Amino acid sequence: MPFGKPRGERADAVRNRERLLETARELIAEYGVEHVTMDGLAERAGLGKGTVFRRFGTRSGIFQALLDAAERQFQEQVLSGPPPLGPGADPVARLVAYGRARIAFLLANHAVARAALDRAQPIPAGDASVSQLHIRVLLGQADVRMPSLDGLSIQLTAALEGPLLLYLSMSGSSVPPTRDVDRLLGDSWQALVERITATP
Amino acid sequence: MPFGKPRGERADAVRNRERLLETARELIAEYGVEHVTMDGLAERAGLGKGTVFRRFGTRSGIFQALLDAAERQFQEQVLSGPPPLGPGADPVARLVAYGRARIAFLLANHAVARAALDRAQPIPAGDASVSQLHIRVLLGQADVRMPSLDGLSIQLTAALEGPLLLYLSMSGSSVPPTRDVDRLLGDSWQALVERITATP
DNA sequence: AGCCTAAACGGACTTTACCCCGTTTGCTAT
DNA sequence: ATAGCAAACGGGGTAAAGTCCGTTTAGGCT
Repeated sequence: MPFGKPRGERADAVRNRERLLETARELIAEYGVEHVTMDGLAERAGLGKGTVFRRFGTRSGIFQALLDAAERQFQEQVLSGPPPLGPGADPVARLVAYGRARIAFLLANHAVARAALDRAQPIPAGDASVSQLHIRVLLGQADVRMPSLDGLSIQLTAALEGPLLLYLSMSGSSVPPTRDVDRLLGDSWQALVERITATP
Repeated sequence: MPFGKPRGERADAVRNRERLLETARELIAEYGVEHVTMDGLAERAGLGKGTVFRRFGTRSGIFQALLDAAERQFQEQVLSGPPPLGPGADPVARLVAYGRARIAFLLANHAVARAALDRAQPIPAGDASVSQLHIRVLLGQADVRMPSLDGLSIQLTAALEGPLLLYLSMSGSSVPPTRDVDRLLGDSWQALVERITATP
């Protein structure tokens, strides 16, 4: 049996990763996402620039890592939190709850999510596919009759994650309170889901 | 009456804009979007770097301009082309046709669209809002009964424009022929629209 | 304990987007 | 024509992302 252990990450590497992530969070809180620089991060963390790049590959890699951590926490709630977000409730109710929770999550993290985009890579992927899978499963449980559940789940996912981008794209100068957007998008999502899952 | 004419763009400026746009198209065709550099563009066009930035502000500005031109052409078809894409057909049929055409357009231009994103700005906006407005109008004509037509049109727009990103995010290495994606997304869109506009 | 190697580290170097400002040029009113 | 000026041009300068490679170190092995 070859490769019993591909020799995991070294202790100092792990330590430095944590340190960098934490420092990044500080810098974001202090100066805002777009003013976080690799040099600045390295210096504040007391490490070399080469180290930062070794750990995260690219600038957006840092934000991907950050987002990933937040994402994991979010999924935790979905997989084993209390209903209706967690398991145990009616599938349609869970879909609605999921959408609302997801919107709140995206609103809270949009700056980081945006910075996680990378011009050189296809697209970070990461979270959206998880979202899509969850939606797909719930749709199946809800017994929706449609030619292609896959296609529908792709579009619902987009309908869920996309509006935020559209919303931000148009706001420009005026920045209405997050609370309102949260509610508007949540209500729309609920209406959409209920209309689609309605049995004629 | 002040500002009779804010003194329009100078002739040489117009000429150079065209030239830069055309050169950009060449470079994209030759080396791919992500290898187009501002220096390279300026040199090939026989102009100074400063000029390029004066015209487009930022690197992504170039791609926004490029996309804008393509977009205008597309909207032309929608506003005064033959039905069902153009005016004259049943609203639901037009919605379906619009979605299919839009998907094809996005697939054809996704590389440029992606490059048009700008880390420093909210989001290019530009086209999506037009798309949304059109959808909004058609929904109104189709007499859909929903609490918020605005919310619905935002989400439908996202459902239309978003899947492409999701699709691209997951493909990674394998790149299935565009034709198939085109059809899959088109069919899904049609199913979604018909389900939503169906009168129970 | 001491050795050995793969992994991690650091920082100088390169590339590229973007800024600045002195110079040039198309327009318009005389 | 031509003078005046706002606008356009050019290219050197700066900052930040990303690369390279020589140096250091953790941690398994003898």
